[in-house]
Amino acid sequence: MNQYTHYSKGCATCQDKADIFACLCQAELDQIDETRIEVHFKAGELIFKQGTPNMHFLCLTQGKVKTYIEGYNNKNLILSIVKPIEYILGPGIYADQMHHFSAMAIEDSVACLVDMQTFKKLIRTNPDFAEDFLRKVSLQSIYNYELFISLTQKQMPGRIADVLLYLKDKVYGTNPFHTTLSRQDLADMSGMSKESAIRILREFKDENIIHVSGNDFEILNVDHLNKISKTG
Amino acid sequence: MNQYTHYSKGCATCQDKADIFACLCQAELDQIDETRIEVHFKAGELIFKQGTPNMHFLCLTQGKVKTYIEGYNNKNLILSIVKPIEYILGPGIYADQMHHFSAMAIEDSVACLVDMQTFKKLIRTNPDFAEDFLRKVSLQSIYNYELFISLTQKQMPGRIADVLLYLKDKVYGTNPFHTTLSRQDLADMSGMSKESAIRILREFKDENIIHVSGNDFEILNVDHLNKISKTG
DNA sequence: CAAAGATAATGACATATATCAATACAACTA
DNA sequence: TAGTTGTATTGATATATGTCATTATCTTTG
Repeated sequence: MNQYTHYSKGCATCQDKADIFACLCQAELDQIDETRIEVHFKAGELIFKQGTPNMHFLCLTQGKVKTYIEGYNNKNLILSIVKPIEYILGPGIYADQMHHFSAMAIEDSVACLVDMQTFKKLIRTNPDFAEDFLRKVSLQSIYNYELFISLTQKQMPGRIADVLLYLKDKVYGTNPFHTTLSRQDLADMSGMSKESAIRILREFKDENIIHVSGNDFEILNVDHLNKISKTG
Repeated sequence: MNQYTHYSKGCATCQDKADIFACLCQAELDQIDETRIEVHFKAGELIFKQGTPNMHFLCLTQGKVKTYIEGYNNKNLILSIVKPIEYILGPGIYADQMHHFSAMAIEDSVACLVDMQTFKKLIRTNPDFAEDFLRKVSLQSIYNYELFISLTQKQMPGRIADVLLYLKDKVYGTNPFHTTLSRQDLADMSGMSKESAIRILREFKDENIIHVSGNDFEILNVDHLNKISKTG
């Protein structure tokens, strides 16, 4: 046990484990436990970086994490905001063993790292686990298609509307919500410059669709925002 | 055997089966064979439509197929051009049993349809098959990330360059290549209007980067096109 | 508390891209 | 062959969006 490791409890009794592990028996959970490392990240810390070897399955138990592709000209595209209890597993695991996006804590966070070999072994030996995993991968893929359409076929107001609704529904789950995402992050989620993102937010504010004060957001007119999302 | 069905041969001896089936034994291939249907599509025919139930694994043995998301305002986004011998399997199979994109033959095509239950059963019973499938899904996912960056962070010349290189390297595999894709299709692959796509093609032509005559394309300066792809 | 540094907001301007309208061209069809 | 239809091309114009410069606001730190 080193400074980075914190064996709070075993996987079998853990209340914070990802739902994908529900189908695992005691012995299987023990296997995971053996190679498991619990790590604490401070807000702003890089968890893993695009282009580096991908050796672990990561399960987030506390905090929030942004995953993003590092593109050209120092521009990032945020793919998702991960919250507890969800996991992060890139496609590299079954391809080139590399990370194809980066992950950064946007709040103080705690994550369990599980050795990739253990994970892969369970996929091979437990069909329920494999199927659950495929289900997760598929849902992620479906979400990506929605993201494609939002980013490529909607104009800026529609894209910002999508981001606000995503934060409300999928990330924070409350209507007045506080976020630690910067304006630049909001821009990186909607594929535009931060100036443009700010401008659209101001327009929504002027039209009383949202209320914004610093990083506190409240969606005042959800129907209108939904409409803007639909009409692009 | 009806008019749509053409039992040319069994899966076990088939030379045109997707590489993912390589790990299956005779008995497993026979299972697939039992529910297998071979269908011929004419160019322009819809193979399946977004929003309809997804009941089959589809393996393309002849021809070419475009898969595309139907977005807003009758705008489509082409995700990929599928050639033999590759398969098409949407994420709906492990989620909501629905198609999340449409598929249309762009050449006269032949496909084998395999019942989804049979497919899922093999995923559960043969770990090699499951792992191979996960590998394929992962590669697809990695490609999608590249597409994200191309579509959201590159300007029109960069996006058209990506499309031309994709057609040359991944679809036709030859340098002077003939395509059955319309200008509208090229636009739908690069997320722009067809007028814009045509204009960029003309610019490339004027700069002697490519030669275009109707639907015959030749990339004269691959390096330059790669550079345009990189610099956005 | 003041200074410094980061982030946010705003305005003026440049430019990338879409839209619209007109024409050209090719491929069918009567 | 003429006519008809769909696709491709081009030009003029409108608009969405990015860039740059400036100021404002907040946060950290000495």
